[in-house]
Amino acid sequence: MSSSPSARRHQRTRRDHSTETAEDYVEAVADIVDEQNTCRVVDLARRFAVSHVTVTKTVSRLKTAGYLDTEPYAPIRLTRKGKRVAQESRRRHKIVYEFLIALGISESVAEVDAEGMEHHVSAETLGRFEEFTKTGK
Amino acid sequence: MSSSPSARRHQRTRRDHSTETAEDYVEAVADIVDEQNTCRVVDLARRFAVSHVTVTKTVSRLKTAGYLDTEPYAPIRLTRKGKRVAQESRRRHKIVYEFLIALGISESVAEVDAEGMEHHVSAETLGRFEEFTKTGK
DNA sequence: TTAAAAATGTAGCCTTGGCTACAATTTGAT
DNA sequence: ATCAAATTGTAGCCAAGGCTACATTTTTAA
Repeated sequence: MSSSPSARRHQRTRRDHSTETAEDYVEAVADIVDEQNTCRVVDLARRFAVSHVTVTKTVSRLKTAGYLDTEPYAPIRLTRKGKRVAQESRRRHKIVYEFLIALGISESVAEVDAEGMEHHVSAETLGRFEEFTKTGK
Repeated sequence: MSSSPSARRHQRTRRDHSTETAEDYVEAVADIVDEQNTCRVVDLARRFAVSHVTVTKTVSRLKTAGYLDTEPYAPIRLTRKGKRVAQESRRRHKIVYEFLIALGISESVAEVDAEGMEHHVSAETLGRFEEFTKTGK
């Protein structure tokens, strides 16, 4: 089943979307643990501005998928896999953010745009972003 | 109900997602009409590599939302609103694509990345991308 | 220590965006 | 003109990611 280039592009975009939530969550858990030592459902609900129910459901899915560990009424911890993904995710986020800053984008806008862009930037582009940030060209 | 900066970021990301489909569809319809004069359900199904059923459902939603016009077994047309959004969407796509090319990214990768990024780039960043493409710095 | 507040869990609902299977319509070729 | 192929529609299923309402458990303060 060969598909057209445009079809393949869209397949990639859909694949990206399916991993976005996992990446956003493990990144947030890592951040929150750094900030305040433990991460709870409420913390994620605040961070993402969604209800605690949405967080609970997502967390349980990500637990099944092997990114997180939880027991009832206990804090959320990252598994090895979760830590690995969080690290990689933060790395990408940082590269995109710093690239935008190097380009001259304001900090607040760079934060928002990096959030949206980080899941859609290929390795090639990411490498180029890094180089630009370092060398200014 | 004030929310934290990070919550606001994520709210924006969710808002982006909800308009992505509309933008992708109207852009595709515009492209296909340009290429072959009429756009049908099958054409979109091929383009997005999804079943015709998925397309039919989405088209009907976008009709309700005022982007498209359709009658049973007839081609899909853009409304005024649809044309406006398509034009704006293509403009953003082009700016992002050409920026990536100007950065030195390969054409095939630039195509994929532009597809993913175009919905997540603010006006400020878009303007900066344009400038960079034009002036090379 | 015990009652209120905070956090978490559960049930059940909605929309979006996927799908298969099957029915109906339109188009094209003989 | 008719039959096959292509296209479109419809029914019904699924998962993800939202929600409210209510139940349960933990934490905190009086």
